[in-house]
Amino acid sequence: MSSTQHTRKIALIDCNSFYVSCERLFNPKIRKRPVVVLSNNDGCIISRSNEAKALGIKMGEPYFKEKEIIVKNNVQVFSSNYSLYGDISRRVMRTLKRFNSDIEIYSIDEAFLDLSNFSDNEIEDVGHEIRSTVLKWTGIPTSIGIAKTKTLSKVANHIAKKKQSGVVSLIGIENIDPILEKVEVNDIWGIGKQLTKFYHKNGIYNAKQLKNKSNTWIKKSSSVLGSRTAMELRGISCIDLETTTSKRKSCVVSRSFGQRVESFQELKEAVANYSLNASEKIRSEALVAKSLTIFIRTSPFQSRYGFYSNSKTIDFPIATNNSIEIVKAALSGLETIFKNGYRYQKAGVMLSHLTGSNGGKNLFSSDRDEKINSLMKSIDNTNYRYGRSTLSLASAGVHKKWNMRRQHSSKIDTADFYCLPTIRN
DNA sequence: TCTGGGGTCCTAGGACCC
DNA sequence: TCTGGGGTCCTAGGACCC
Repeated sequence: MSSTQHTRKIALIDCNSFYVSCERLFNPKIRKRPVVVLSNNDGCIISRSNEAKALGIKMGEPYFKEKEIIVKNNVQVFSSNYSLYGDISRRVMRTLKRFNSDIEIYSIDEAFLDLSNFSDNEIEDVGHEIRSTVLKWTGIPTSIGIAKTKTLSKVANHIAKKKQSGVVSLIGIENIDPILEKVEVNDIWGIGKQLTKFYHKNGIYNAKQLKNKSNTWIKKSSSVLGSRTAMELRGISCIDLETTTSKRKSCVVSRSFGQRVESFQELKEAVANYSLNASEKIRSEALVAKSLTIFIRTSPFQSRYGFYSNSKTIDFPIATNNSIEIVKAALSGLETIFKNGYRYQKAGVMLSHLTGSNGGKNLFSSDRDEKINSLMKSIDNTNYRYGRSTLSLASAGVHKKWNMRRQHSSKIDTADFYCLPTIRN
Protein backbone atom coordinates (compact mmCIF):
# COMPACT_ATOMS: atom_id res chain seq x y z
CA MET A 1 0.00 0.00 0.00
CA SER A 2 1.51 3.29 -1.03
CA SER A 3 -0.34 5.19 1.68
CA THR A 4 2.06 3.75 4.25
CA GLN A 5 4.75 5.58 2.36
CA HIS A 6 3.47 8.80 3.85
CA THR A 7 2.81 8.01 7.46
CA ARG A 8 3.12 10.84 9.90
CA LYS A 9 6.77 11.55 10.53
CA ILE A 10 7.99 13.80 13.28
CA ALA A 11 11.65 14.62 13.67
CA LEU A 12 13.14 15.87 16.90
CA ILE A 13 16.34 17.80 16.30
CA ASP A 14 18.38 18.39 19.44
CA CYS A 15 21.66 20.29 19.58
CA ASN A 16 24.43 18.32 21.29
CA SER A 17 25.73 19.93 24.50
CA PHE A 18 24.34 23.16 23.10
CA TYR A 19 25.93 25.81 25.33
CA VAL A 20 29.29 24.04 25.20
CA SER A 21 29.05 23.80 21.41
CA CYS A 22 28.34 27.55 21.23
CA GLU A 23 31.44 28.37 23.29
CA ARG A 24 33.48 26.04 21.11
CA LEU A 25 32.54 27.96 17.98
CA PHE A 26 34.59 30.88 19.22
CA ASN A 27 37.35 28.85 20.75
CA PRO A 28 38.53 26.01 18.51
CA LYS A 29 41.24 25.06 21.01
CA ILE A 30 38.66 23.54 23.33
CA ARG A 31 37.09 21.30 20.67
CA LYS A 32 38.50 18.05 22.04
CA ARG A 33 38.82 19.16 25.64
CA PRO A 34 36.41 18.65 28.54
CA VAL A 35 34.22 21.76 28.83
CA VAL A 36 31.34 22.80 31.12
CA VAL A 37 29.03 25.82 31.15
CA LEU A 38 27.65 27.15 34.44
CA SER A 39 24.20 28.49 35.29
CA ASN A 40 23.61 32.08 36.35
CA ASN A 41 25.71 33.08 39.32
CA ASP A 42 28.13 30.29 38.40
CA GLY A 43 25.89 28.09 40.51
CA CYS A 44 25.36 24.78 38.75
CA ILE A 45 26.70 22.85 35.79
CA ILE A 46 24.13 23.05 33.02
CA SER A 47 26.01 21.92 29.93
CA ARG A 48 28.80 19.37 29.56
CA SER A 49 30.89 18.21 26.65
CA ASN A 50 31.17 14.44 26.15
CA GLU A 51 34.67 14.58 27.60
CA ALA A 52 33.29 16.22 30.74
CA LYS A 53 30.53 13.63 31.00
CA ALA A 54 33.13 10.89 30.74
CA LEU A 55 34.91 12.34 33.78
CA GLY A 56 31.74 11.71 35.76
CA ILE A 57 30.68 15.36 36.08
CA LYS A 58 26.95 15.36 36.69
CA MET A 59 24.27 17.53 35.11
CA GLY A 60 22.76 20.13 37.41
CA GLU A 61 25.36 19.56 40.10
CA PRO A 62 26.58 22.61 42.06
CA TYR A 63 29.85 23.87 40.64
CA PHE A 64 31.69 23.87 43.96
CA LYS A 65 30.99 20.17 44.43
CA GLU A 66 32.68 19.27 41.13
CA LYS A 67 35.52 21.74 41.49
CA GLU A 68 38.04 19.13 42.49
CA ILE A 69 37.50 16.99 39.39
CA ILE A 70 37.42 20.14 37.27
CA VAL A 71 40.74 21.46 38.48
CA LYS A 72 42.43 18.07 38.42
CA ASN A 73 41.44 17.44 34.81
CA ASN A 74 41.88 20.98 33.58
CA VAL A 75 38.22 21.21 32.53
CA GLN A 76 37.41 24.46 30.73
CA VAL A 77 34.71 26.40 32.59
CA PHE A 78 32.40 29.09 31.20
CA SER A 79 29.77 31.34 32.75
CA SER A 80 26.63 31.25 30.64
CA ASN A 81 26.12 33.82 27.91
CA TYR A 82 22.46 33.61 27.00
CA SER A 83 22.37 36.35 24.38
CA LEU A 84 25.04 34.48 22.46
CA TYR A 85 23.20 31.15 22.76
CA GLY A 86 19.97 32.84 21.71
CA ASP A 87 21.55 34.20 18.54
CA ILE A 88 23.02 30.86 17.56
CA SER A 89 19.74 29.14 18.35
CA ARG A 90 17.89 31.43 15.94
CA ARG A 91 20.45 30.55 13.29
CA VAL A 92 19.90 26.84 13.81
CA MET A 93 16.10 27.22 13.72
CA ARG A 94 16.26 29.28 10.52
CA THR A 95 18.27 26.50 8.93
CA LEU A 96 15.74 23.87 10.01
CA LYS A 97 12.87 25.89 8.56
CA ARG A 98 14.30 25.37 5.11
CA PHE A 99 13.27 21.73 5.34
CA ASN A 100 9.71 22.51 6.38
CA SER A 101 8.00 25.57 7.78
CA ASP A 102 5.91 23.28 10.01
CA ILE A 103 8.25 23.52 12.93
CA GLU A 104 7.75 23.71 16.66
CA ILE A 105 10.62 25.41 18.42
CA TYR A 106 10.45 23.53 21.67
CA SER A 107 13.35 25.06 23.53
CA ILE A 108 16.54 26.99 22.88
CA ASP A 109 18.22 23.85 21.54
CA GLU A 110 15.38 21.61 20.34
CA ALA A 111 12.76 21.61 17.60
CA PHE A 112 10.11 19.25 16.28
CA LEU A 113 9.84 19.20 12.51
CA ASP A 114 7.04 17.65 10.46
CA LEU A 115 8.60 15.51 7.75
CA SER A 116 5.44 13.64 6.68
CA ASN A 117 5.94 14.79 3.11
CA PHE A 118 8.96 12.58 2.66
CA SER A 119 8.54 8.90 1.85
CA ASP A 120 9.40 6.11 4.27
CA ASN A 121 12.33 5.04 2.12
CA GLU A 122 14.11 8.36 2.03
CA ILE A 123 13.39 9.54 5.56
CA GLU A 124 16.65 8.46 7.12
CA ASP A 125 18.65 10.15 4.37
CA VAL A 126 16.67 13.32 4.96
CA GLY A 127 17.66 13.12 8.61
CA HIS A 128 21.32 12.91 7.67
CA GLU A 129 20.98 15.81 5.29
CA ILE A 130 19.40 17.99 7.96
CA ARG A 131 22.17 17.09 10.35
CA SER A 132 24.99 17.89 7.96
CA THR A 133 23.35 21.12 6.77
CA VAL A 134 22.96 22.45 10.32
CA LEU A 135 26.56 21.52 11.06
CA LYS A 136 27.84 23.18 7.91
CA TRP A 137 25.85 26.40 8.27
CA THR A 138 26.02 26.95 12.00
CA GLY A 139 28.82 24.73 13.29
CA ILE A 140 26.47 23.09 15.79
CA PRO A 141 26.34 19.27 15.98
CA THR A 142 22.89 17.76 16.46
CA SER A 143 21.13 14.47 17.16
CA ILE A 144 17.99 13.61 15.24
CA GLY A 145 15.22 11.16 16.08
CA ILE A 146 12.37 10.43 13.67
CA ALA A 147 9.13 8.57 14.47
CA LYS A 148 5.34 8.66 14.22
CA THR A 149 4.69 10.65 17.39
CA LYS A 150 6.48 13.30 19.38
CA THR A 151 7.08 10.96 22.31
CA LEU A 152 8.55 8.29 20.02
CA SER A 153 10.74 10.86 18.26
CA LYS A 154 12.08 11.75 21.71
CA VAL A 155 12.85 8.06 22.25
CA ALA A 156 14.57 7.88 18.87
CA ASN A 157 16.53 11.00 19.69
CA HIS A 158 17.62 9.52 23.00
CA ILE A 159 19.11 6.58 21.11
CA ALA A 160 20.61 8.80 18.41
CA LYS A 161 22.59 10.73 21.01
CA LYS A 162 24.67 7.65 21.71
CA LYS A 163 25.30 6.89 18.06
CA GLN A 164 28.14 8.07 15.90
CA SER A 165 25.79 8.78 12.97
CA GLY A 166 23.55 10.96 15.14
CA VAL A 167 20.37 9.94 13.31
CA VAL A 168 17.81 7.29 14.30
CA SER A 169 14.50 6.63 12.56
CA LEU A 170 11.78 4.32 13.86
CA ILE A 171 9.74 4.74 10.69
CA GLY A 172 8.92 1.49 8.88
CA ILE A 173 9.97 -0.79 11.74
CA GLU A 174 7.25 -3.40 12.25
CA ASN A 175 7.87 -4.14 15.89
CA ILE A 176 9.64 -1.55 18.01
CA ASP A 177 9.24 -3.46 21.27
CA PRO A 178 12.87 -4.67 21.35
CA ILE A 179 13.96 -1.04 21.04
CA LEU A 180 11.55 0.24 23.68
CA GLU A 181 12.64 -2.48 26.04
CA LYS A 182 16.04 -0.83 26.31
CA VAL A 183 14.60 2.56 27.20
CA GLU A 184 14.22 3.10 30.94
CA VAL A 185 10.88 4.44 32.03
CA ASN A 186 12.41 7.56 33.58
CA ASP A 187 13.97 8.46 30.22
CA ILE A 188 10.56 8.78 28.60
CA TRP A 189 9.39 12.30 27.84
CA GLY A 190 6.76 13.37 30.37
CA ILE A 191 7.78 10.90 33.05
CA GLY A 192 9.57 12.56 35.93
CA LYS A 193 10.61 11.56 39.41
CA GLN A 194 7.18 10.97 40.91
CA LEU A 195 5.74 8.93 38.05
CA THR A 196 8.95 6.88 37.84
CA LYS A 197 8.61 6.00 41.50
CA PHE A 198 5.00 5.04 40.98
CA TYR A 199 5.65 2.95 37.87
CA HIS A 200 8.58 1.16 39.52
CA LYS A 201 6.32 0.24 42.40
CA ASN A 202 4.01 -1.36 39.88
CA GLY A 203 6.71 -3.31 38.09
CA ILE A 204 7.13 -1.04 35.10
CA TYR A 205 10.77 -0.36 34.36
CA ASN A 206 11.00 0.27 30.63
CA ALA A 207 9.09 1.82 27.74
CA LYS A 208 7.93 -1.52 26.37
CA GLN A 209 6.26 -2.43 29.64
CA LEU A 210 4.48 0.90 29.81
CA LYS A 211 3.38 0.67 26.20
CA ASN A 212 1.82 -2.76 26.73
CA LYS A 213 0.13 -1.95 30.01
CA SER A 214 -3.66 -1.71 29.78
CA ASN A 215 -4.98 1.72 29.08
CA THR A 216 -7.67 1.54 31.74
CA TRP A 217 -5.07 0.84 34.39
CA ILE A 218 -2.92 3.81 33.35
CA LYS A 219 -5.89 6.13 33.14
CA LYS A 220 -7.13 5.07 36.54
CA SER A 221 -3.80 5.38 38.27
CA SER A 222 -2.32 8.55 36.80
CA SER A 223 -3.53 11.73 35.17
CA VAL A 224 -4.53 12.15 31.53
CA LEU A 225 -0.93 13.03 30.81
CA GLY A 226 0.19 9.54 31.78
CA SER A 227 -2.20 7.83 29.42
CA ARG A 228 -1.31 10.25 26.67
CA THR A 229 2.31 9.21 26.96
CA ALA A 230 1.40 5.52 26.74
CA MET A 231 -0.77 6.12 23.66
CA GLU A 232 2.06 7.97 21.97
CA LEU A 233 4.40 5.03 22.65
CA ARG A 234 1.89 2.88 20.76
CA GLY A 235 2.28 5.18 17.76
CA ILE A 236 -1.03 6.96 18.25
CA SER A 237 -0.45 10.67 18.11
CA CYS A 238 -1.99 12.62 21.00
CA ILE A 239 0.31 15.60 21.23
CA ASP A 240 0.09 17.98 18.30
CA LEU A 241 2.88 19.97 16.77
CA GLU A 242 2.50 23.55 17.94
CA THR A 243 3.68 25.43 14.94
CA THR A 244 2.13 28.79 15.70
CA THR A 245 3.89 30.62 18.46
CA SER A 246 1.05 31.20 20.86
CA LYS A 247 1.30 34.17 23.16
CA ARG A 248 2.74 33.29 26.49
CA LYS A 249 0.67 33.45 29.65
CA SER A 250 3.22 34.58 32.16
CA CYS A 251 6.63 36.15 32.38
CA VAL A 252 9.09 35.63 35.21
CA VAL A 253 12.28 37.50 35.96
CA SER A 254 14.10 36.16 38.99
CA ARG A 255 17.70 35.88 40.07
CA SER A 256 19.79 34.52 42.86
CA PHE A 257 22.04 37.21 44.29
CA GLY A 258 25.81 37.23 43.91
CA GLN A 259 25.99 37.59 47.69
CA ARG A 260 23.30 37.37 50.35
CA VAL A 261 21.29 40.55 50.69
CA GLU A 262 19.94 41.80 54.00
CA SER A 263 19.05 45.45 53.50
CA PHE A 264 15.63 46.52 52.33
CA GLN A 265 17.22 49.17 50.13
CA GLU A 266 19.26 46.64 48.16
CA LEU A 267 16.34 44.28 47.84
CA LYS A 268 14.29 47.17 46.46
CA GLU A 269 16.90 47.91 43.83
CA ALA A 270 16.98 44.29 42.70
CA VAL A 271 13.19 44.06 42.56
CA ALA A 272 12.95 47.34 40.65
CA ASN A 273 15.42 46.02 38.13
CA TYR A 274 13.62 42.71 37.65
CA SER A 275 10.35 44.62 37.25
CA LEU A 276 11.81 46.85 34.56
CA ASN A 277 13.20 43.84 32.82
CA ALA A 278 9.88 42.00 32.88
CA SER A 279 7.92 45.08 31.71
CA GLU A 280 10.27 45.50 28.80
CA LYS A 281 9.91 41.84 27.89
CA ILE A 282 6.11 41.89 27.75
CA ARG A 283 6.08 45.22 25.89
CA SER A 284 8.32 43.74 23.23
CA GLU A 285 5.67 41.05 22.74
CA ALA A 286 2.78 43.54 22.81
CA LEU A 287 1.30 42.05 25.97
CA VAL A 288 -0.21 43.53 29.10
CA ALA A 289 -0.38 41.95 32.55
CA LYS A 290 -3.41 41.72 34.77
CA SER A 291 -1.49 40.76 37.88
CA LEU A 292 1.95 40.72 39.41
CA THR A 293 3.54 38.44 41.98
CA ILE A 294 6.69 39.38 43.81
CA PHE A 295 8.58 36.83 45.87
CA ILE A 296 11.66 36.74 48.09
CA ARG A 297 13.36 33.91 49.88
CA THR A 298 16.42 32.89 51.82
CA SER A 299 18.56 29.90 50.88
CA PRO A 300 16.84 26.56 51.48
CA PHE A 301 20.31 25.01 51.98
CA GLN A 302 21.31 27.08 54.97
CA SER A 303 18.76 26.38 57.63
CA ARG A 304 21.00 27.62 60.42
CA TYR A 305 20.10 31.17 59.44
CA GLY A 306 16.39 30.39 59.40
CA PHE A 307 14.37 29.91 56.26
CA TYR A 308 11.92 32.52 55.07
CA SER A 309 9.99 32.58 51.84
CA ASN A 310 7.01 34.68 50.97
CA SER A 311 5.16 36.17 48.03
CA LYS A 312 2.52 38.76 47.36
CA THR A 313 0.21 38.99 44.39
CA ILE A 314 -1.22 42.30 43.28
CA ASP A 315 -3.95 42.77 40.71
CA PHE A 316 -3.88 45.79 38.44
CA PRO A 317 -7.19 47.62 38.03
CA ILE A 318 -6.45 47.76 34.31
CA ALA A 319 -4.01 45.39 32.62
CA THR A 320 -0.73 47.16 32.03
CA ASN A 321 2.79 46.97 30.67
CA ASN A 322 3.83 50.33 32.03
CA SER A 323 7.21 50.15 33.76
CA ILE A 324 6.35 52.81 36.30
CA GLU A 325 3.15 51.13 37.42
CA ILE A 326 4.77 47.72 37.51
CA VAL A 327 7.78 48.85 39.55
CA LYS A 328 5.48 50.67 41.95
CA ALA A 329 3.27 47.64 42.48
CA ALA A 330 6.26 45.34 42.96
CA LEU A 331 7.84 47.62 45.56
CA SER A 332 4.61 48.01 47.49
CA GLY A 333 4.25 44.24 47.47
CA LEU A 334 7.82 43.87 48.67
CA GLU A 335 7.09 46.15 51.61
CA THR A 336 4.31 43.88 52.81
CA ILE A 337 6.46 40.73 52.85
CA PHE A 338 9.92 42.00 53.74
CA LYS A 339 11.17 40.89 57.15
CA ASN A 340 14.24 42.23 58.82
CA GLY A 341 17.06 39.95 59.94
CA TYR A 342 17.16 37.44 57.10
CA ARG A 343 19.90 36.80 54.58
CA TYR A 344 17.98 36.83 51.31
CA GLN A 345 19.25 34.65 48.51
CA LYS A 346 16.77 35.25 45.73
CA ALA A 347 13.97 37.51 44.57
CA GLY A 348 11.71 37.56 41.56
CA VAL A 349 8.81 39.19 39.80
CA MET A 350 6.14 37.36 37.84
CA LEU A 351 3.69 39.07 35.49
CA SER A 352 0.68 36.89 34.81
CA HIS A 353 -2.68 36.73 33.07
CA LEU A 354 -1.02 38.24 30.04
CA THR A 355 -3.13 39.30 27.09
CA GLY A 356 -2.62 41.24 23.88
CA SER A 357 -2.24 44.95 24.45
CA ASN A 358 -4.48 46.16 21.58
CA GLY A 359 -1.86 48.61 20.54
CA GLY A 360 -1.91 50.15 23.99
CA LYS A 361 -5.47 51.42 23.74
CA ASN A 362 -8.38 50.54 25.94
CA LEU A 363 -11.65 52.02 27.06
CA PHE A 364 -9.94 54.25 29.58
CA SER A 365 -6.89 55.30 27.67
CA SER A 366 -6.23 58.99 27.71
CA ASP A 367 -3.72 61.44 26.34
CA ARG A 368 -1.61 60.78 29.37
CA ASP A 369 -1.54 57.07 28.64
CA GLU A 370 -0.54 57.77 25.07
CA LYS A 371 2.37 59.81 26.31
CA ILE A 372 3.46 57.08 28.68
CA ASN A 373 3.26 54.54 25.89
CA SER A 374 5.52 56.55 23.65
CA LEU A 375 7.90 57.13 26.53
CA MET A 376 8.09 53.35 27.07
CA LYS A 377 8.75 52.84 23.39
CA SER A 378 11.64 55.26 23.36
CA ILE A 379 13.13 53.64 26.46
CA ASP A 380 12.94 50.25 24.78
CA ASN A 381 14.47 51.53 21.56
CA THR A 382 17.38 53.15 23.34
CA ASN A 383 18.03 50.08 25.43
CA TYR A 384 17.85 47.91 22.36
CA ARG A 385 20.39 49.99 20.53
CA TYR A 386 22.83 50.73 23.30
CA GLY A 387 22.33 47.77 25.60
CA ARG A 388 20.11 47.05 28.56
CA SER A 389 20.01 49.43 31.49
CA THR A 390 21.37 52.31 29.43
CA LEU A 391 18.20 54.03 30.52
CA SER A 392 16.41 52.87 33.56
CA LEU A 393 14.15 54.23 36.19
CA ALA A 394 15.98 53.00 39.25
CA SER A 395 19.54 53.88 40.07
CA ALA A 396 20.83 50.52 39.00
CA GLY A 397 24.46 50.32 39.97
CA VAL A 398 26.65 47.68 38.41
CA HIS A 399 28.66 46.77 41.47
CA LYS A 400 25.81 45.94 43.77
CA LYS A 401 25.82 42.90 45.96
CA TRP A 402 22.85 41.43 44.19
CA ASN A 403 24.47 41.42 40.76
CA MET A 404 25.32 37.97 39.51
CA ARG A 405 28.69 36.35 39.77
CA ARG A 406 30.18 35.61 36.36
CA GLN A 407 33.79 34.74 36.86
CA HIS A 408 34.23 32.58 33.81
CA SER A 409 32.69 34.65 31.05
CA SER A 410 34.13 34.14 27.60
CA LYS A 411 33.29 37.83 27.07
CA ILE A 412 31.97 37.18 23.62
CA ASP A 413 29.64 40.00 22.72
CA THR A 414 26.71 39.20 20.48
CA ALA A 415 28.14 41.82 18.16
CA ASP A 416 31.08 39.49 17.63
CA PHE A 417 28.62 36.97 16.40
CA TYR A 418 28.59 38.68 13.06
CA CYS A 419 32.32 38.22 12.79
CA LEU A 420 31.97 34.47 13.11
CA PRO A 421 34.47 32.74 10.87
CA THR A 422 32.90 30.64 8.16
CA ILE A 423 32.82 27.04 9.19
CA ARG A 424 34.18 24.43 6.89
CA ASN A 425 33.18 20.83 6.73
C1' DT B 1 31.78 30.18 50.99
C1' DC B 2 29.62 28.54 46.90
C1' DT B 3 23.17 24.91 45.09
C1' DG B 4 19.93 28.46 37.95
C1' DG B 5 15.96 30.41 35.50
C1' DG B 6 11.69 30.33 32.86
C1' DG B 7 7.88 28.09 31.31
C1' DT B 8 3.14 24.92 30.84
C1' DC B 9 -0.52 22.08 32.30
C1' DC B 10 -3.35 19.42 35.62
C1' DT B 11 -5.76 18.61 39.88
C1' DA B 12 -7.88 19.28 44.22
C1' DG B 13 -10.43 22.08 46.89
C1' DG B 14 -12.87 26.31 48.14
C1' DA B 15 -16.35 29.84 46.97
C1' DC B 16 -20.39 30.64 45.00
C1' DC B 17 -24.73 29.81 42.62
C1' DC B 18 -29.24 27.73 41.80
C1' DT C 1 -39.54 22.36 59.02
C1' DC C 2 -36.89 19.54 56.03
C1' DT C 3 -30.86 21.64 55.02
C1' DG C 4 -29.32 18.32 48.79
C1' DG C 5 -26.58 18.08 45.13
C1' DG C 6 -24.74 19.53 40.98
C1' DG C 7 -22.49 22.94 38.30
C1' DT C 8 -18.91 26.63 37.36
C1' DC C 9 -15.05 29.38 38.24
C1' DC C 10 -10.83 30.43 40.42
C1' DT C 11 -6.46 29.60 42.75
C1' DA C 12 -2.53 27.35 44.88
C1' DG C 13 0.48 23.90 44.53
C1' DG C 14 2.53 20.01 42.29
C1' DA C 15 4.69 17.73 38.42
C1' DC C 16 6.95 18.10 34.48
C1' DC C 17 9.81 20.18 30.74
C1' DC C 18 14.35 22.39 28.95
